[in-house]
Amino acid sequence: MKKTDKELMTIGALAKAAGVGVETVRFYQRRGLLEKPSRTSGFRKYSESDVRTIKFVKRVQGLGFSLKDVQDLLNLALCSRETRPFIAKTCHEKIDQIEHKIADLNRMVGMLHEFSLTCGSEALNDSECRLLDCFENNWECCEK
Amino acid sequence: MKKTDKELMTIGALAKAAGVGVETVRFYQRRGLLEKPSRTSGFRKYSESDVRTIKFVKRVQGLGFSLKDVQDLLNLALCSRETRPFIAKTCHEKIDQIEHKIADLNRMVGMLHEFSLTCGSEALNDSECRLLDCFENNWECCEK
DNA sequence: CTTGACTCCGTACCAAGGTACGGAGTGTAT
DNA sequence: ATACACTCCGTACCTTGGTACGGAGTCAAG
Repeated sequence: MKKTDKELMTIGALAKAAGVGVETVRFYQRRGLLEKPSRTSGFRKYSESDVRTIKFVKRVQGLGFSLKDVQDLLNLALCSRETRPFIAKTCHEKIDQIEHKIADLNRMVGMLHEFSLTCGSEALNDSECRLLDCFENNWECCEK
Repeated sequence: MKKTDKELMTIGALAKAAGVGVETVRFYQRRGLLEKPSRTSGFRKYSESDVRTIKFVKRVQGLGFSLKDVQDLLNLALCSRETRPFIAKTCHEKIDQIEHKIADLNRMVGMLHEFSLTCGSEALNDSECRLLDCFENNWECCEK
């Protein structure tokens, strides 16, 4: 494999570098998550920044966001004087969304902690301790 | 509708109370998330605890867990002397998993904050500010 | 004792997010 | 110059988590 063209790589190399399959890269391109790459005689050519993009997608997705959400985030790309207000809005919406999720997850952890304590207590002999009861106590309060 | 049998309800009432569709209830039963209900002449009969279970499922799912994960949690139900070690283990695994996710989400929020600050700065005139660069700076360090 | 709302069941379908297939072209190492 | 790995493209298929369909049975009120 030659290494001309400022370190551009083929789709296979990109996929490997980013830890996904070749088909996934093509799929992301179709979905518009990855912009159309330059081509040398038909073959797609990618750079390091594409690796970063894919890793970003995977990461955000792993946090429970859809590809649509990821796209929103990626569209925060350019920030000029005109687009700034819109970007700030989107940005703060996402922050709220995420903070909400964090709060929920923290309650979840609290619940599991309490559950494992109650369950682990020696005082408790073969009695039942339903996780759902802990859920009731810790969570019902924050129902939206 | 009669209200005998200790306030047992039909599938429709359950679905409504839990805020899901009737078909979803049947689906959860097939998946084993909801235990098989008693029946009066063919019709499923549910109690309040089934409402709680479904709400729990929806909640946990909303935090980005799969139905399989939810099932793990529901299986933490009974805690007797024999099953305690296994339960404690599962419990702490879930806690780790969730705390990991929380850490990631916090990084995400930090990133968005920084991004919106950089972008909002008056010093920055129509210059580019890529979210992915913020991602690079804030996140790469914690790559697993 | 009929009517309308509800339930039964299996099966089919849906959307998201990929994953695989297959026949043709390319590129490079020997 | 031939082999072999890699790429191209469209299309088909897969899993998860539901939704919808449709013909038959049931319940409770008028």
